Amino acid sequence: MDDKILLEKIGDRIKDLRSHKNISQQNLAAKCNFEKSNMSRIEAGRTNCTISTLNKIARNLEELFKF
Amino acid sequence: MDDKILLEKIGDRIKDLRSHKNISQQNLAAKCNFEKSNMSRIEAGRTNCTISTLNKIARNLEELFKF
DNA sequence: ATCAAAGTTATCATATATGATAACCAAATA
DNA sequence: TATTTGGTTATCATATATGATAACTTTGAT
Repeated sequence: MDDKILLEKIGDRIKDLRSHKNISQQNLAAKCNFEKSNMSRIEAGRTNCTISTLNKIARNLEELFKF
Repeated sequence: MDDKILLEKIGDRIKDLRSHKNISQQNLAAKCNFEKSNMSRIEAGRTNCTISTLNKIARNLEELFKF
């Protein structure tokens, strides 16, 4: 799969999971210790993110899904 | 999971898949269009790789597993 | 129509991934 | 023993991700 498509899919998936928990980009970003603008960039697939960035997001999403 | 551990797990997984196909780091790196030293760095978990780098590796491993 | 909250985008400085080269080590083998 | 092959490590230049700020747009509610 093309990088661009993959990054967009990842972004969409994050957006889906986040939306299902009714949390704003702002809030999720805060939990991850970065700004909402960065979260927007990631969800839009406009950055080729690193494992560590995805890991931060994954951990915080997971946390939300525990409750 | 800690970033360090995750990156090591990813590296180990790549090494496993590569070994099962009896292909050298050298060869797999070449297919990915980069040097063996970079492949070593990734398998050792010594770099926080991007999606695009992992995608390159994944695509080439997949290719090997088709045959 | 106004307001606030959510999201987007552009831009910047800084940190770091990437791609490369070269030197090195270990193991196999001729 | 000398050579080859596979892997590791240090180092470098360059590209780009990250984290931040601010301005802007969209959306939803009152």
